[in-house]
Amino acid sequence: MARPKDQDQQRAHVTAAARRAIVKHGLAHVRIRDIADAAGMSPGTVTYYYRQLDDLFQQVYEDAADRFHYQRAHAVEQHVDHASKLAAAIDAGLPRGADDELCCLLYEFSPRARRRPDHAALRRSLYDRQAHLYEHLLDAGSDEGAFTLALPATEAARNLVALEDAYGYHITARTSVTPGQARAYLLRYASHTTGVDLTRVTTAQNDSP
Amino acid sequence: MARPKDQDQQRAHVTAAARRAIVKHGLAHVRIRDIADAAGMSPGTVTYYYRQLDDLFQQVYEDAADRFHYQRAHAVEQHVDHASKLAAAIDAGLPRGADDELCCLLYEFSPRARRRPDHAALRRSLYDRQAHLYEHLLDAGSDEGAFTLALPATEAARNLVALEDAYGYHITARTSVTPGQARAYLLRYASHTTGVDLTRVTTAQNDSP
Amino acid sequence: MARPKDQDQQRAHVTAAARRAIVKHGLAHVRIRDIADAAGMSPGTVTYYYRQLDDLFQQVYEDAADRFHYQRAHAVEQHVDHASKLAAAIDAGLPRGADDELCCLLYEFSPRARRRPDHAALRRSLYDRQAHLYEHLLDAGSDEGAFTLALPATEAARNLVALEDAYGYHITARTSVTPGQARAYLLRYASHTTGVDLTRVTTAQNDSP
Amino acid sequence: MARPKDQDQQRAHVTAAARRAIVKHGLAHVRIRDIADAAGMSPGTVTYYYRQLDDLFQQVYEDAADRFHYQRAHAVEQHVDHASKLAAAIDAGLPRGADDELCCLLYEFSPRARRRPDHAALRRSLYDRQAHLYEHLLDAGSDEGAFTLALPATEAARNLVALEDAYGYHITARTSVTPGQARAYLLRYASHTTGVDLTRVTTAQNDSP
DNA sequence: CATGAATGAGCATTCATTCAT
DNA sequence: AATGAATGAATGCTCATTCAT
Repeated sequence: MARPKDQDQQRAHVTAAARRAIVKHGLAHVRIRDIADAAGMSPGTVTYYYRQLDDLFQQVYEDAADRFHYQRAHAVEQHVDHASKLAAAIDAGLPRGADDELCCLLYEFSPRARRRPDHAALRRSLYDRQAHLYEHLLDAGSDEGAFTLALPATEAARNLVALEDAYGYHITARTSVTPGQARAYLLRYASHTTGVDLTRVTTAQNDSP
Repeated sequence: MARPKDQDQQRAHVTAAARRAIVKHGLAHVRIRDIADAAGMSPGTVTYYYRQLDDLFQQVYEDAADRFHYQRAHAVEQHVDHASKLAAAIDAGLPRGADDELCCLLYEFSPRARRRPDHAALRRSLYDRQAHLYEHLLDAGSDEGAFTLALPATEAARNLVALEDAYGYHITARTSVTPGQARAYLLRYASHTTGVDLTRVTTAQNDSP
Repeated sequence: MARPKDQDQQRAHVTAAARRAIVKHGLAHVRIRDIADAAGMSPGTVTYYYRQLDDLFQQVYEDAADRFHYQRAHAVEQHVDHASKLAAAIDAGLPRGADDELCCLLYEFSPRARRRPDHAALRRSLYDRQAHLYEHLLDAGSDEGAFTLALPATEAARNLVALEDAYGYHITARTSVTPGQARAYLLRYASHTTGVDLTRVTTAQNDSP
Repeated sequence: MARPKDQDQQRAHVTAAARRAIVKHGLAHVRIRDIADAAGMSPGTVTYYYRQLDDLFQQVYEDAADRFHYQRAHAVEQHVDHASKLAAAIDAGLPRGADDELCCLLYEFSPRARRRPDHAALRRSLYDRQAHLYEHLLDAGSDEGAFTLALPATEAARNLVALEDAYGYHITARTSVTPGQARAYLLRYASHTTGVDLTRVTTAQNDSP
């Protein structure tokens, strides 16, 4: 039990537990005890790895933002044609369902940005990365003649991110919008933007027929 | 002896103070003391009017959602032609700036919906009211030949709400998007939707020539 | 029980309890719970009156230093002739026994001065007041011909304070010196200083025959 | 396998580190981590050598008291004439300055004696050794006609120790008394005691002309 | 021999809530 | 109606101590 494991591994174990605990209890109410329970540790061990609870939260957010972005970039890379890439980006940007851990997590942190400039910087970084991803896809498709852009790539990209942020929230909050609707709305907007009917593009993980 | 009018007035005074206190300290960290300070009362008096702190928060959210919606409906009514109405709706839907009290307040409550079904219902109600407002404007404009809709009114309306929710968040969080950009993106999307160039519509509070 | 008493009175009640608790458990080990127990309060009430435990300690020390000084000045005033005043000063400066609350208290705080400049200032103030008390007694006796000083009043006064500080410590620490010995040593030193045999002066609280 | 010499050396290394750490942080606040840092060890290693923290403190105090006494006895031995010995004893009894490690250390422990009989015994032992040192010096000087004692050697010796304890405290606490003043007061008192003007005796470390 | 990972008891502090006035 | 004194539960954090390696 007390076998000295790799410090980094243990810290990663704690952040993973914190992720689950925050999604379960909410960032505003999660206690060290909840994280310890999720990690199968004693509360003392959690503070042993993260002296200040807030440092842990910060780490969790950074990790989540990175994971969200790279997971999405990875999903895009699985495809070769421009339309499929774009559709894959949309699919990877929306929560899989109301319990999508990463998305729920990001929404839990959303009120922090207004009061904490350092958090606002992280949030902006995530937004910019998402927007650039779309922008590159649009530009690439346009350059190669696959897309005919109805509006500047930057603006379209930002709108796509905004739409998925907003619809993603409603999916995790279980309010009005279903994942299917959200996906349809986004694909339709992307279709308008690119001049290509993306609603017919396969939703599968890859392009294989 | 008990004058219900005073009671109501005092309760309204408390919710107004709570609004300010939540925006200032954040919903996750605001204390009864903060609300009492904002109201110029003692903490005991706050609990005297709202036995359970959570009842107060619920009330604050309901009020805020109502105010947001009616303020917007009112802004729309100041105009007569369809394009101006639509532009006014967009203007009234975006935060005036990073410190827009009502908008900040609504974003503070956003993580609650996922965990509290009663709150999710309120959030859904707000979303639906906003969407219907846009939908009615689009339908009315379409019916009277002012607009030529590029997509179904319901879908366009939902997209407009989504865009303003997302861009509104970035404005209050002081991340990437400025109020001017957000407004431009929304007007451009609305223009595409309606076939009318809304970017030239006056931004003034009313239509008076 | 919840009768709202005078705030100042309650704070004084807390400091009195803290005094007892510190003497009983030691400044280094006393807990809020100990103070609350001594005061017949809940721990929450102690922190209600003193937000920071350290503020309470500071207050306790200031009070103790003041009490020590004024109690002594008062004892001196009960006498009229110079020799009796001096003897009374000595008597009031030494602990009554190993459990003398005020003296024990002052010794508990002694290590603080080295690390806390603000505490050092208080300690210096106490020392100076004690030295001045002796100095005035010596000067007054000398001026009126009652004493023939063997050394400058300032130096003699400081030595008297030093002797009583050191012997007082040994009395409270129950080490080598008894109250009787300490008193005898101090009176003998004062006799040498003044040229008057103070060992024969009554030890009674006042001069009444 | 177990080399007791290394053990002893390491334990001495720990006590030396503890000495520094206690002076730096105060006995009431020093943590094992502080001692480990001062020793260049891990906290676990400190407890490896001293299973109970309190045993370490006890050891530190005993060492400090012994060092203080022997250092002083050694200083006295460097001199041959009685007056110089006495002056050397006084010099070695006062802190060199506000940061004199050994003296600071002894004052840090002073509140412990009242609550711990075992510590009181150590404190008494130190006091007695100091007093006997002075007493022997006075008696020897008196026996050989160098001193003419104004009061019994025992009493004078105790007063000298008391004065240096008290003034030493004020020096380390940086309150009212400077090292120079303290030295002058003690030498003047010793002069009165012995009938010899010690203020003219060299302050040098030894008698060499 | 030495380490540092892991623990859990201990504690100050915060704060919603109660209630006598 | 309104207050603020008093409480005690909740909780983050500290830190001595244990122990596997």
